[in-house]
Amino acid sequence: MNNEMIANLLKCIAHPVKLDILALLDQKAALSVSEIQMMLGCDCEQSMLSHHLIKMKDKGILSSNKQGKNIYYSLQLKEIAGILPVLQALEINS
Amino acid sequence: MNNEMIANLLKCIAHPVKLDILALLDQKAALSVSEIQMMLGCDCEQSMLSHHLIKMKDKGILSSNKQGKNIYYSLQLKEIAGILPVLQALEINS
DNA sequence: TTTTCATATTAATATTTGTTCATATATTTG
DNA sequence: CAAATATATGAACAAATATTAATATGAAAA
Repeated sequence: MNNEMIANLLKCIAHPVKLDILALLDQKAALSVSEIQMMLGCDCEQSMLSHHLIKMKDKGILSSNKQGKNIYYSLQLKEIAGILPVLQALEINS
Repeated sequence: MNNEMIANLLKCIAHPVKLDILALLDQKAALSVSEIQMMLGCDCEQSMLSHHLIKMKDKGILSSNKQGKNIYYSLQLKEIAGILPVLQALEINS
């Protein structure tokens, strides 16, 4: 991955709800949209959530799998979760 | 750092030139604007580069130090460079 | 003390992104 | 089949961001 590709990935996940979703899917293997919505504490509309998920799927970060009424999303690009602990540990002192 | 702060940081660095700058400053302790510009291979205008640097400084990612005509920038939030190798190692297979 | 050099600032504009809302589709249930 | 459920889609708009160009500042050199 060159810096242009990395920049596109980072743009895609640089959103608080999307980061929440990544953290959830890093723990759980697969979750349906409504499960994710409940876990997010309902601070995200259905349609908004769907947009977020689809964008991340388009970039290859997530994958999805339909099962009856539900669609289960998983973390496809698993290694990307590796940046989360690094970022969480940062301290800004300015 | 919570996900909202992380999202802001990521938004700030999610740009190919800014990622280049971070990689340079992760190697070199301090570089002047014109040194950075040369190292970038001149694919970045002076004013554009200045904008990039100042935005990253505003977020606490970089710091600057004036010396005569030059301004030397350094990586202030050093730990953020930790995400670069993780990202570079990613492979998209979609 | 004018000119040059390094960098910042500002304003204008184009582009992208985030969000909302309304509606569509597909699946299951009664 | 009609209703309910789960999710996607698309349009519209506001807001944020990127980019460019022109000009300003401040330090050093001539």
